[in-house]
Amino acid sequence: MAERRKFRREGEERRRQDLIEATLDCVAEHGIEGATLRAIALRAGVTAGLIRHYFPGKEELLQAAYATIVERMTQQAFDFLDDGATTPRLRLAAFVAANLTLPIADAKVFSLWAGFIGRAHADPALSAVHREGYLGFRDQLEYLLAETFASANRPQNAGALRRHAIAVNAIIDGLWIEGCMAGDLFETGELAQIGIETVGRVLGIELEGAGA
Amino acid sequence: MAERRKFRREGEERRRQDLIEATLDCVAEHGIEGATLRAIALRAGVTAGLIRHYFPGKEELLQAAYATIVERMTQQAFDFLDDGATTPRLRLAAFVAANLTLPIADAKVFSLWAGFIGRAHADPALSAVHREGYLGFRDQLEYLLAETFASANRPQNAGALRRHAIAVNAIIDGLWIEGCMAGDLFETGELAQIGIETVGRVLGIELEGAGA
DNA sequence: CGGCTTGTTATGCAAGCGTATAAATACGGC
DNA sequence: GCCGTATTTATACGCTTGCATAACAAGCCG
Repeated sequence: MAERRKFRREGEERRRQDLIEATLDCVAEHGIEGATLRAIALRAGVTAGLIRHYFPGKEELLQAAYATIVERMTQQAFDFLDDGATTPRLRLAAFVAANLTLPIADAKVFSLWAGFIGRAHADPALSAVHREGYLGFRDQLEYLLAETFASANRPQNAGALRRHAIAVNAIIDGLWIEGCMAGDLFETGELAQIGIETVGRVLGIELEGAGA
Repeated sequence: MAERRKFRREGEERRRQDLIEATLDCVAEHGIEGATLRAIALRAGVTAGLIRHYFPGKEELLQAAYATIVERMTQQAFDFLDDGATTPRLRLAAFVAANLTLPIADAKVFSLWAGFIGRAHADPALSAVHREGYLGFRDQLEYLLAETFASANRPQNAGALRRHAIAVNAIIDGLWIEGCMAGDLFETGELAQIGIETVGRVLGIELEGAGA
């Protein structure tokens, strides 16, 4: 009667990552309130008590999960920039487009973002994670813009560059949200095209053509 | 001993509104998970059981609260447009600025928005409320843009107008989020100025000067 | 191959949740 | 002034949650 469940011992890092991944799945599917310790454990294939062996409490697990998704989003947005050494304006155009198409502009990713953002106001630790991600994103974007302006022989001073980064970041974020929340209202690739066109106009640099 | 609490009977509409307002306060302060029936009732100055007398369940109360805040935000954004019969481009500039300053660009309002957005994915009713608000906002914005283009002798066809509305909506939303989440990173009025400047460039219409 | 460590399961607990229901009281109509 | 009604309070129930702890076994070390 009541046979005890068989199990395997996993490496510490592996288990932690599995638990984080299970947490992200739960948040994405049923919102942050669907991410109970029992649901997370079930999805990770362990029992709930084990979580306390790897994280001091639920809060720390959520923070780790949020940090993971923030880093992943920033990573996905930028890592392809190293692909081809094309011109800065093509790289910028590709960057904008990448942020407005899969896998970044995805309902599941947005669900994660929204779930955590809602909690960030009540949890300073989550808020700090968000700010770090935001500033990191904007810094890298600023560098990308500096390259583009330089290639167009229109170097900008620090203040102008910062304001441009703020504006372009807003365009990307805003379109990203529109696409995630109401993707069915737009044709495939429409938001990416609008994004490239809009950013181009804001910078005064044509991004759409092949452009050297 | 154990005196029963005194109370006053309020009109139905008044009580419903009080409960909704208390719900919004709770969500704004401690996130949507802080909006328990007991906390809401405490803030509204009643006992928890009463809520069930005015709403079938907690879900319906949350939906009513979300509908209220969505309508309020849209209202605040547009009602001042009737103030002075100035030129369309001044009206547009004022509209952009209004969305990026108090009381719309406010941490509490954002906290509400974020709290509900996080739940919208799991609750189709909330999702519908959001979409209605979004489309309403965009429609009114589109009308504002049409006026502005007309006054500049550059009428746009329906498709171009729609794309412009999508882009401008994204700029406003994106800057709004930046301001709400990291307001301390910007000077007073800086985001409004960036917004006006950016929208002007996207439309190809100068919005900053007095401009007829 | 037997013991030790510790990753893992199993069980329990107190608190808080949304909901249901009965008792009480405020207040308008007579 | 009193009665009837329905708003409001009070209490309880069943469930779920995060957390604590004890029992157990997997796998390494000798």
